[in-house]
Formats: sequence, C-alpha cells, structure tokens
Amino acid sequence: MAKREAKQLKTPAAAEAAPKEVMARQLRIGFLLHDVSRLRRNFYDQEMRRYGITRSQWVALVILTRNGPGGLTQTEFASGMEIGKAAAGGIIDRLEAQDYVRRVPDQQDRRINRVFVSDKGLRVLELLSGKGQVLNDLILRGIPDHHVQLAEDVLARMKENIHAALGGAGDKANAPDPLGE
Amino acid sequence: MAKREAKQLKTPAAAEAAPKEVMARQLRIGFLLHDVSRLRRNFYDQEMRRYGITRSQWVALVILTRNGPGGLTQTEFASGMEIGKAAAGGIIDRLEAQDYVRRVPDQQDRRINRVFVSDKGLRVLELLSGKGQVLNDLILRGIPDHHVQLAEDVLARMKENIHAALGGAGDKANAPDPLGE
DNA sequence: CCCGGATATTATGCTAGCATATGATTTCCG
DNA sequence: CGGAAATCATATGCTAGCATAATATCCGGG
Repeated sequence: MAKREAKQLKTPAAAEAAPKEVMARQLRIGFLLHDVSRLRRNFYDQEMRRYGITRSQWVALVILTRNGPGGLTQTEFASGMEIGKAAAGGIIDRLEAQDYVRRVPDQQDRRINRVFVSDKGLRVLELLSGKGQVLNDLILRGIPDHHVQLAEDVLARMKENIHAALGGAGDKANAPDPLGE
Repeated sequence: MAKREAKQLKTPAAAEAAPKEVMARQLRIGFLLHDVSRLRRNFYDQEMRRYGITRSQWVALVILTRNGPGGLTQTEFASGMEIGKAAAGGIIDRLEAQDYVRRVPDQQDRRINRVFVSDKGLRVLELLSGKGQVLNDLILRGIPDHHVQLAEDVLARMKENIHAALGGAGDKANAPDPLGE
C-alpha cells in the first residue's frame, strides 16, 4: 500500500537533470554498477533463501565442484572465488554448518584443510542449477545478446584496470591473490 | 605455487558438459558484475581510507548535500541511497560519530530526524570531489565512451528488470522503496 | 477525545566482505 | 641440523547490506 504513489517527482529528471552535472556522466556507471550488483545479489538471495542457501554459498559450491573431486584447499578456494582467505573461511564455516561441505585435514601437509562438497551439497546444487539460468534470463530480459556481450567486455576491462591499479600499490596480506590475467 | 596450473579437467558431472563454456555465456555477466562491483568498491575504499572515510559514506555525503541545505529525513536519505532504512541509519551513525553530519530532531514531527552535513563534512567532500573523477578515469581507462554509454544502458535495463521482478513479489517492510521507474 | 493505522527511527541478528594479527607447520637456507 | 621465512588457516573487529520487530509519534475517524 501506498508504495510509489507519492507525488515523487518525475524521477528521470531527478536522476538525470540537475544534480547530474556534479557527478557528471563519468560517475554514472559507478553508481549503476553498485546498484545493479546489490539488487541482483538481493534478488538471488531472496529466491534462494527458500533452499536455505545464499547466492555466495551457491557460487561457492559451484567453484568447489568445478575443480573435480580432489577437493580444494581453502586458499585455492579463496582464489577461485576471488575473495580473501578470511571471507572464504567464513563461507565454508556456514556451508559446513549446514553439512553442504566437509573440511578434511590433509595428511601430507597438516596446515591444510581440503574442502569437499557433500552429497547433500551436490543435491542442492543440482536443484539450483536450473534456477540460476531462469533468474539470469529474467534479469537480462529484453537486452540484445550483442549488447550484453559488449557490456561484459567493458566490465572485464574495468576489472583488468582495477586489478592493475591495485597490483601496483595495494598488495596486502590476504588480498584476493591477483592471479593470472 | 600450484595456483591454477592444476589441470583444469573437464569436470565430470559437475556442471554437465563443458563447465566453462556453459556458464560462460549466461552467467558471465553476473560474475563480472559482482567482481567489478566488489573490486571497485574495494579500490575506492582503499583510496579513501586515507581521508578516514569509506566510499559509501562519501556517496552518502553527496546525497545529503545534493538536496539543498534543508536536510533530509533518514527515510528520504534511504530512498536517495536506494538502501533500506536500517542500513541508512547505520551509515548516518558512523558519519555522525565522526562529526561529518548531525541529526537534528524535527520540531513539527518528533518522529523525524533531519540530517545535516557539517562544515567538516563539507570540507571533506570538497577535498574528495576531484578524487572521484580521477579514480573513475583510471577504472575506465582505454574504454571508448560509447562503449561505456552502452554498458550503462544495459545496466540500467537490468536494474529496471530487477526492480520489476522484485516489485512483483518481493515487497517487504523496509525494502528500498522502489521509487524510480 | 481516543483509538487504530500509518510513518520514522532504532534495535537485533544474520551474511559477506576486508584488514590485521596470530598460531601452527612446512620449507628453505646457511 | 636448526632457525628464519613462507604458507595455511583462524580469530577479531570493522563496514555495509538485508529482514524483522519494537518503539515512538502522528493523524484521521468515530
């Protein structure tokens, strides 16, 4: 009730006209990026909550299964996720608490835990595999493929640029290992 | 070492056929979006930490000054930021703790706090105003303007799609008021 | 006038990040 | 061989979101 009925200004103008000059067209993409990422994440989480799992956890399971049955060390996992080791540990904590994965201490190197996806985890993964497609289609509805493609390229380039910039000065302890590229 | 050199293998049943290509298409943009948003945020935060302020807080100050000297209620502020009221309150808490803003109880309506940017806040804002441009230019380096433009359009459309989808089913208490379309 | 619904803010608890620090182990070098 | 350095994981504390619930206040009807 009483949702958007507010005489709320014609908005387009609000976000486009006056104040726009201040943050110039240059900043727009940043705001959009942030917004879309947040909304998308929220959307996914909301849908997936039904299965008792968050989007990040789902991605984590995908990463973990992708590299075969060998199991990943937490550090490898963190690299795969491109997040820090601490954050990775947290995700694994929560997944383990729900019996979706298991930590198995390595015999060779006792500093290491290897992480395995449980049967329960695999089951959920299967359940969700189609869901992701559907949601994604929904989000991309009405956008021509080649536009999406181009947007991806732009994003990829931005990612590169940031990696380059961070690598040049911001290399820290548990940073998401600027592997590769 | 042994970072990603581990033979990639075609991952058995994990993701069906060729995991990479499959998700490449449809899911890639999602991953990119997430990554770039996170990296960008991190990058900004890192740069701005020198000034004792985070990116979100900076954006908050921008929002607060944008609407004139009248001051915003927390709810208006939350709308402006497109975040929930609780999150908005948190940001204001932290800004207030640093004396960048002030909460001023409204005389007319005692449920309301009006939030004002302090002189100190304005000073920091000025200090940072150029910084944002520089960082953004760095991130967009080498990307043609019209590509950026198109990427923006794609993102805007995605945002619309998500808003539409959420509005259709996910309407809850403190949701970021979907004003906007 | 008072009550019930609407609105504004705060409180609480959860996920997910990052940064740092620390502990345990392994590895490497002198 | 033995100690220093590197590596892996965990612990702690912060920002920033969301969801939900509680509290305070306002407003409009009866």
